[in-house]
Amino acid sequence: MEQLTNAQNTLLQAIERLKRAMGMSPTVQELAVELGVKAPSVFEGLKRLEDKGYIRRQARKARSIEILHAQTPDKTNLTAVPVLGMVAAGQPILALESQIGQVMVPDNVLRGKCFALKVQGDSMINADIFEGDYVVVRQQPIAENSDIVVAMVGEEATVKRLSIEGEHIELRPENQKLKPIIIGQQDELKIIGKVLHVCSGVDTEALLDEPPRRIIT
Amino acid sequence: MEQLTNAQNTLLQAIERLKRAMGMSPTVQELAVELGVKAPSVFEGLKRLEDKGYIRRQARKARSIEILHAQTPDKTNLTAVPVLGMVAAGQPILALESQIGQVMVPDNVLRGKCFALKVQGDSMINADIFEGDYVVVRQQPIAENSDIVVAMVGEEATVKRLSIEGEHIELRPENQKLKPIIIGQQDELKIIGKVLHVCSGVDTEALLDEPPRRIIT
DNA sequence: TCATAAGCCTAATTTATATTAGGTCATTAG
DNA sequence: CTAATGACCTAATATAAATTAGGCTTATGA
Repeated sequence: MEQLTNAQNTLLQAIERLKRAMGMSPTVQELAVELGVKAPSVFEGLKRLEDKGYIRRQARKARSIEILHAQTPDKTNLTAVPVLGMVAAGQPILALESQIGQVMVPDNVLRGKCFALKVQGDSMINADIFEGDYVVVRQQPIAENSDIVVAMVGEEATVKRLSIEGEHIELRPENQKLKPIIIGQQDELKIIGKVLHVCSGVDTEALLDEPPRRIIT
Repeated sequence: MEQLTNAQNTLLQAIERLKRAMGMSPTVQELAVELGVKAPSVFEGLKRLEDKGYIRRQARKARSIEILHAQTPDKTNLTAVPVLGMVAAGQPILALESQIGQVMVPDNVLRGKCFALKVQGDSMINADIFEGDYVVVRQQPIAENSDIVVAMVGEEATVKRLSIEGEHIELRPENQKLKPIIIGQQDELKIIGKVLHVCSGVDTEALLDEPPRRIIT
């Protein structure tokens, strides 16, 4: 894989950053603003990144940048964790499927039996959990005050911060715009697990493109 | 949450479908093509979905649809496959018992007579097969070069990748730390089946079936 | 029955986004 | 030294995408 120049590397990282922050690929102009240059310069840079095989895009299509080889690989030992579905950080949803992909997670954060869920919605932005990120969850039925948990209230699941003050229990979003869920005595609260780690939604994209299954020829 | 009309529901599902298929939010025109209507009709529909709080978007921005309240909780048809025992991905072992459990597998990966085995050992980590996972195996006596197979060499069984180069046959672990098994002329190699699919060892059903519990601080 | 809303259309317009053309400057390999 | 390349620019253009305007049909509740 061909070496990147400094500017190209900066560009690639900016793509990753914006993509993560916005939940979608940035436009050429958005990148230009981000980098403090003009759009055609970004455009040139994109062509070079594409030539070198780091990204792919569809000509003339808005927001069509796909990252093929993410920069910034982690240095610690990585372990694969299966991605088992989606969970909402906004409206309650939990969709468990069989394994839909995997994320690589530094060994040192893993404890017990872990799996990952892809996050939808924006209720945890203050905890740096963004749309498209993956939360790595340790499967456990109990949790402590101020843990970030995946929990079900009745039939609905969500990612929230758990708040316990005596008998008063709340699930709080980390986003001022949204309201906490207050758990009454009769509400059924089930903790599915505790969030141990968050993976950026960008750098694992390549992995997800290859489904973890092998079919007979 | 307000009820959706038929057309609105169709639209919302189309958004989800395209989003998944393309890895990005669709444009109004792409949705129009998908649904066989014209762009302004889609545009109207989007306004209604937004009013009802199902999606959010940024005015005049391409591909800015965000789904707030997903409709279709992804559902491929799942079929139960019996788990018949354990197999080692490291040292050779094969313990066939009667059915010890079952795993749910997407229909579309199944071919022929299938069963599942629980994996021990770590020799296939490069192929995303981990300790505790289940391999779904199609029972068949032959296999092709580069298939992942469950095979017996003499009395010992294992999961490995099959490599055939002319007369030279090897069973290769997908883990640099371990060595291939080379099959000599006089060794008895029996292919038990080919691995079609891998299921994560985390039991997704159990996650949801556990009774609710109160929290320990 | 009449008003209203959903759902669709065509045609046109506006805005966003991508792309081209043609240049400057600095760095670097030959 | 010179040619090539990368990294930037301005100005303009081309295309994609979103949006508006105005109208047609059908179903439905008042």
